[in-house]
Amino acid sequence: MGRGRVELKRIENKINRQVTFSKRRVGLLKKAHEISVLCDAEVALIVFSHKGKLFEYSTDSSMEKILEQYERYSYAERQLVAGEPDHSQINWSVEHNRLKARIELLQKSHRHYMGENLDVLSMKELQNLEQQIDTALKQIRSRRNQIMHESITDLQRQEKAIQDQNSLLAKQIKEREKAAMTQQIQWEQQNHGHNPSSFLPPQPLRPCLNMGGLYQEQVPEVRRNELDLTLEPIYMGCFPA
Amino acid sequence: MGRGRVELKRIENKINRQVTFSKRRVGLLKKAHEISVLCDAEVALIVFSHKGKLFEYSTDSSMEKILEQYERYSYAERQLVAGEPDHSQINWSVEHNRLKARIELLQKSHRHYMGENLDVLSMKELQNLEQQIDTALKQIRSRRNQIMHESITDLQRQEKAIQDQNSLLAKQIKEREKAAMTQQIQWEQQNHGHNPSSFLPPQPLRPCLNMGGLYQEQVPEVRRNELDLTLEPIYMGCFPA
DNA sequence: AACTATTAATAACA
DNA sequence: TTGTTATTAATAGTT
Repeated sequence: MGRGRVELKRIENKINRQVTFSKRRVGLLKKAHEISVLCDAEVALIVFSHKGKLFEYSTDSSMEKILEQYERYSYAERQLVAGEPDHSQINWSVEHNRLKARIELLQKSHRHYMGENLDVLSMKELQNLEQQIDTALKQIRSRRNQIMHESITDLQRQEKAIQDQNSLLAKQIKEREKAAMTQQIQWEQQNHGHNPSSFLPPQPLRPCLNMGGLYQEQVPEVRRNELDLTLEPIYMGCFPA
Repeated sequence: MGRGRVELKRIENKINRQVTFSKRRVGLLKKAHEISVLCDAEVALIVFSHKGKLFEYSTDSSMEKILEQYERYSYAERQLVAGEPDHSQINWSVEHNRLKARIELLQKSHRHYMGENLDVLSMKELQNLEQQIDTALKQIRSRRNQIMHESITDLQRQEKAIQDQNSLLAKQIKEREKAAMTQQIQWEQQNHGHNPSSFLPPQPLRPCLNMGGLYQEQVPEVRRNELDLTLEPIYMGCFPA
């Protein structure tokens, strides 16, 4: 709008650029204000001129609040400038104040997330917070369920492995028993007349299942899972793996 | 621009407001981009819709950088006021690192409260978090209810006041009517024989209630409450005060 | 800073 | 929501 269209590129003429900046800046702030009032929206607008001068507009709820709300939303990590080479050149005092202010902001926000200090919030802010927290809660519960399922699946896997192990051991023991029996019979046939009842088979022949013996090193150490359930050989019929 | 001018006040029609918001939002972002390119300025624009949805624009140097620049700018001002004692004696480097670590911690925690980055939490930590947030949510809802009740009580009080005012006005009008009537009769008795039907009582005798007239200064300005309900003279029978 | 000739934005309508 | 159109608002170039 204006005499002749304008292409969207940096205005090279310095004077022109400055004038256009002034005019459009006013227009922009005005429009920001208008949408804020007409549509009941919260607007924060920050403009730095080419030379670094600041111009700003914010809906009455104040810049601080809106920025805080913004931080709540897009929490893209604001890495605090990796690498501080020129320690001597930093204005420590300014930097320090900035960090302290930031911490204050975070703490304030945090308190709200803890349900504290709610008196300072408006109705709308409360509603936003509530919705935000509600969403978070859902995500947390979903994550917890996920972990539980994983743990249970894990337990079932372990149980299966142990049962297999048990069967294997039982089978091996039975075989040995049989072998021992055969040997015993051969023994008795060779030494007939001696008291057969005094005989006891050698060590590993008791028919009960023994997990702590020969094959222990094949059963991997039972990993403590997140649920911290002590591992009991109970079949958990729910939750399909 | 558009068919008919528009006055700068909240658009009450919800649909209309929504449509206008969409359109003007696009326009605003576009203009922000234009001034940014044409005039080589840094722009950060944050818009929250009425319902809390976020829209943003920022010059390519990124929102975070501009916000940081803004904070630096505005905290530089704050710094001129708050005098820090013994600047020279503080080990800035250590202090700085301490603050940075603290911020990182807060941010991490904050992310968890937003339901993000939950993978790093153990089961027990998750449960703690869940309980914490659940409590917070209850408090927030309680606070919200409180505000709503207060708002409603407020409205009822206002309504009562207005009704009282109305009764008073009605009474006063009736009295004047009576007085005027009496006077009229006296008139007629004095001027008997003249046409009585041509007489009309003076100004304030219309029997309808008039709130905007004589006693307006006694009706206090209707305070906009947090609920932003436009005050309608409807009796709200629920919620005992 | 003002002043227009133009273009751009947009309110109402579909 | 998206598109169209009649109007108003913004503004580029000029004074």
